[in-house]
Amino acid sequence: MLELAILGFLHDEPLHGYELRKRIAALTGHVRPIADGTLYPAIKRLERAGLLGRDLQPGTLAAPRHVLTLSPAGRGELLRRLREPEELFLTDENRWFTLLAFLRHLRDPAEQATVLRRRLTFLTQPASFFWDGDRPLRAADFDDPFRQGLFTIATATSRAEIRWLRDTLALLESDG
Amino acid sequence: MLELAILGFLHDEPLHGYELRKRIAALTGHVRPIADGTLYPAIKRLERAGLLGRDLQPGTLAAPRHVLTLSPAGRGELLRRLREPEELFLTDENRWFTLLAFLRHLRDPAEQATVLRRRLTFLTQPASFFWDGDRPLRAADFDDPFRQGLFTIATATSRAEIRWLRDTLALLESDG
DNA sequence: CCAATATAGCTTGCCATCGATATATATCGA
DNA sequence: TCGATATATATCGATGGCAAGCTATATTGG
Repeated sequence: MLELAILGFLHDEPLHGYELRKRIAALTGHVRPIADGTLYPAIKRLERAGLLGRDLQPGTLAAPRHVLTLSPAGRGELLRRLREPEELFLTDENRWFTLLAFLRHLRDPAEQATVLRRRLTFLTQPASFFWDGDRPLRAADFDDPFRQGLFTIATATSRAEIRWLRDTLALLESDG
Repeated sequence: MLELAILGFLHDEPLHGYELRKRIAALTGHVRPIADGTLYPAIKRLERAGLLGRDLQPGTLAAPRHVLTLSPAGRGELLRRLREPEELFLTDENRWFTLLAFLRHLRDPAEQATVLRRRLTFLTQPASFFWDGDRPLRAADFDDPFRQGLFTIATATSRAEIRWLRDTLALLESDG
């Protein structure tokens, strides 16, 4: 998730670590903050893998900046991760939202549509929590108000997203 | 998250690991599967901390079962975690949903309401991603359809949950 | 009778993340 | 001038999660 965000932000423009830190905080930090001790090792990891380049810049404001650039291999890796996301990126909301934030980088509408279709398949497939064997559960089937809420919220959420997915898929198909 | 789920399920009744594994899978496995290599060490951890007891039962179907029981200390710890959840449990959906699934164990409506109010505060507080400095963003402010979607879905989701939170808070307050 | 599957539990090695801590520089207000 | 804050990067130890593999037994279907 973090690596995807790093690659995704750097696809737009080179950034130094501190700026990257702020952008990531603005994107997902509200929900799940990223510690410094997570970000910098992640940058090193991507750098060692040849996905990032680094240029030293004398500090304009404070300590010297390390400007990070996405290498061609990095761009390829980003597109690969967007095109063929692992299952977790389709089921876990945090990861899925991160992916969605950068899906525009995948220029081909057909490829974008393929990813959205996989998410749609996941969302329209029944969640085990909401089934009692073969019988679909309703909010009234839960005796406590909190599980009722869980159900109500999950249903509303998934309905809103399914609607958006269908609309957007129609749009992408009419484009391509 | 996993530890909360273990303690939460065992509050209802003693269970052996395999059954626990299935219940957790039914609750959150759809979105985020739990590996065996994660569950069993977590059980040991809680056991070592004195939160769980263990009784050997000759296998009724296969290998002998280790029936796990919530100790008084374990019950205390569960209630503490429900009553005073860490920030991450209020912001991260996965964790929040897990917490919600067991919030009924906190018997006092006033305490339950306090937790819901903290979530409401988080949800009604503006997310940095959706603000440009002081200006709130609208879906039309995003140029690509995927970030538009992100915004649309997040808004719909949060609206549905806020409505439920307000309704349920009213209910809890009228009860207590 | 044999293979597959379900039940049942556990370990090991690897890797990612977190919290704490360290180091420096520039700016701004008291 | 001193402390606070913002900018900027990095390391380290502990923890926790994951994939893979291991060991059993009982049932079911071919």
